[in-house]
Amino acid sequence: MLEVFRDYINSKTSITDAAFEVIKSLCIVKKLRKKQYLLQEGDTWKYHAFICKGCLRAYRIDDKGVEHTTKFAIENHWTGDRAALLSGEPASYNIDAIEDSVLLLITNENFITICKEVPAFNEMINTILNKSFVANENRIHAAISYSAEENYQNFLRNSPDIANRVPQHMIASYLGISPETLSRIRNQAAKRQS
Amino acid sequence: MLEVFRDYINSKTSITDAAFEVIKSLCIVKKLRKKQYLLQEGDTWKYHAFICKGCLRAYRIDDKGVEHTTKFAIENHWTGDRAALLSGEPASYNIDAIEDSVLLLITNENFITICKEVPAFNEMINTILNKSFVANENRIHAAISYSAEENYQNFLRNSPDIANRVPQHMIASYLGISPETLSRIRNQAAKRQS
DNA sequence: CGATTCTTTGAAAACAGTCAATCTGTGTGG
DNA sequence: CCACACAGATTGACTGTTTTCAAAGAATCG
Repeated sequence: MLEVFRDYINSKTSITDAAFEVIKSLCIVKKLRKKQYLLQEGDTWKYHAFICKGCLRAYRIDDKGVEHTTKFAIENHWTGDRAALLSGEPASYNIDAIEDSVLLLITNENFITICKEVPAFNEMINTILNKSFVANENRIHAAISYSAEENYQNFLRNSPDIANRVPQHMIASYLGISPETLSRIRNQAAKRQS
Repeated sequence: MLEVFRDYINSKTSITDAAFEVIKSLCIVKKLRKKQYLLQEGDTWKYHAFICKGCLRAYRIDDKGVEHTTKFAIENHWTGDRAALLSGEPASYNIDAIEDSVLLLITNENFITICKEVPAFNEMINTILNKSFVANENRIHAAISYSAEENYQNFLRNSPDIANRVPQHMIASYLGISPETLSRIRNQAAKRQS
């Protein structure tokens, strides 16, 4: 599975074989079966996790026991609990596998080492962080500005790769609406279509 | 106003006087009167903006002409349109002053220069970026998980310094609800109190 | 003071949530 | 391989919340 990571890096920047060997030596391969946890609320979390294969979701559970999905992640994306990683505090997110998945884990320490030793990697990570930052700003804007239906349509348009492999009630949770409401939105949209 | 920036930096890290002189020489002081724009949708945006004094808001305008506030910023915070800065594309945000304000602008080029020449500054900025990232994740979580009232109470609790100096209809816009709804929420909360 | 902007209030309509029942598809164990 | 169990999706009836529009009251600023 390491070649997926290599391809990913190559698509963003260029590093030497030697540099990749260093990176490779610090990667932990982690396989997850569907429904297995990568991280549970309360655990400590020390990794950067790159997804070679599969699909995961991150969510939090409120007082009433309801799950709120904050993030989906598929091949060639990163996941984890950044707040917990930076602060050292127990995680507030749960992350589990929606499909059988293969990840690469890199401890934060090793990650920092790589960034120091491989400037191109560091740059790449910086660019990713900035882009994710902007993506989050857009998501905030969407959440406060658009109707449930608009948000759903935008999600379908912008993330068809995710929308197609994730159960509907998780999409509802990601959009901040109830599964019933999402079902009705779809129903009405289909009616209008015909 | 540069001493505000110096104090800010000192509170986060430590840099030499010489380093600060370099930084200082690259800062543009910008004063804004209340209601004046720092940035309008469609403009190009090339700066990192640090607020020495005052209060600004960033917002976008939808098809119906409604403003959606995505961010407030006061003394010792940064503002700008990161997406436009990184991509070079025209800005999609408007940023204007809610109070008479004084900012320091640093062009992205100069900013990068500073980061290279003053490692402590670079580290500081990195930490800020990471913390803002986490703050944005929390805001996303709040938006999809909590009721309008809960979000309002949390906003009051977490940002009293902002809540006290910003008109109510902008808070409503920041929370993604109508001004009337916010007024009613406040009203009901007050009733419960007595 | 007058003008503008901001907030509040009311009533109706649109929207979303809840609860419970039914329907559908999938997969697993017998 | 079938039947059954289970998770997920849909539907209906009802309740509660939020928006919209319009109008009236405060507050603020020049």
